[in-house]
Amino acid sequence: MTQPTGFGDMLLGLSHLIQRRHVQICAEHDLTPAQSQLLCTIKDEPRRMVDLAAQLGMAKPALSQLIDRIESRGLVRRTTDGQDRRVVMIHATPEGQKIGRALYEDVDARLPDVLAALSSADQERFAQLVAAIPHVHCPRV
Amino acid sequence: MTQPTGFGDMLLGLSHLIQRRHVQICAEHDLTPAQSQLLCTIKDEPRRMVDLAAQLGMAKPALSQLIDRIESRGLVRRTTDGQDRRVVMIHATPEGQKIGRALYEDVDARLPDVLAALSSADQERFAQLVAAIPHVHCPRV
DNA sequence: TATTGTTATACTCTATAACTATA
DNA sequence: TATAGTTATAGAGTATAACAATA
Repeated sequence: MTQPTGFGDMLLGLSHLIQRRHVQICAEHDLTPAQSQLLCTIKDEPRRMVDLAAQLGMAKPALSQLIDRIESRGLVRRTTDGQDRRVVMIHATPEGQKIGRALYEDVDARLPDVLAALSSADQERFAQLVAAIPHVHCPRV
Repeated sequence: MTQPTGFGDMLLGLSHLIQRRHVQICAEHDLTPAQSQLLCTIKDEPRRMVDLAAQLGMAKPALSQLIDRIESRGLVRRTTDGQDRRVVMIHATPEGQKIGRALYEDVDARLPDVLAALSSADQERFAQLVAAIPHVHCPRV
């Protein structure tokens, strides 16, 4: 028991802060968080469905439908350019690419607002601690 | 720019780690995160719909339906014991109370698992930094 | 008229099972 | 037979608008 009582709660609270801020920023770009993560993931290079599903941590049918919705808005395109004709590649359209890149930068710049109350030094300490947690980078955008 | 590039991403990654762990723990108690938060909030004392909605950060209709679902499982009860007959109080049933308390303790004990890779000293530092962020406590469970 | 809560409706997200097409 | 992806179906969560009851 190194943590004070209520630490689990505090972590949940922190997570909600981050999520709410993310929803806000995504909404300004007219996207949901799920759509935003998809778009950010493929903004620079296309991916296969299977790989995307693994990276985003969702089942294939869920991804298929997420792509249906965002494809119908013209931000994403399905192609089958591989030699394996079972494979579907997901590309960002030019507009999707533009939105994805702008959103990515915006999130990176403004999500840390949730830490605004901490001093610069504390924010830096926080960043270093978070960076030391495994899997904070990989599984999503 | 005190943070390294990608810090927004890292915060998102951290949030997802926490969320996934929360989903796991809640699932072991046969609840979704939303149901779990509702139950934890009213586990010790009843609340009015309006106050619950504000505390959980959701609109009244959404809360109404969340309560419909969890009430149909017998974990929650609506009463109108106030002098203001418009007000509906949400209570945990004895079973709901039992589950809510067990879940709360479980979350508090096991959610910090996501930080397992950090040293004890670093976990403590992390906890202190998080505790210094305003609104980490209040808005939810 | 303002407040409390519900109903109606619709959309996103996600899961599982069954399916098609290709390898 | 195994893999990639889709379709079908269902349920949770949430939002807005319209409504009913009470103050």
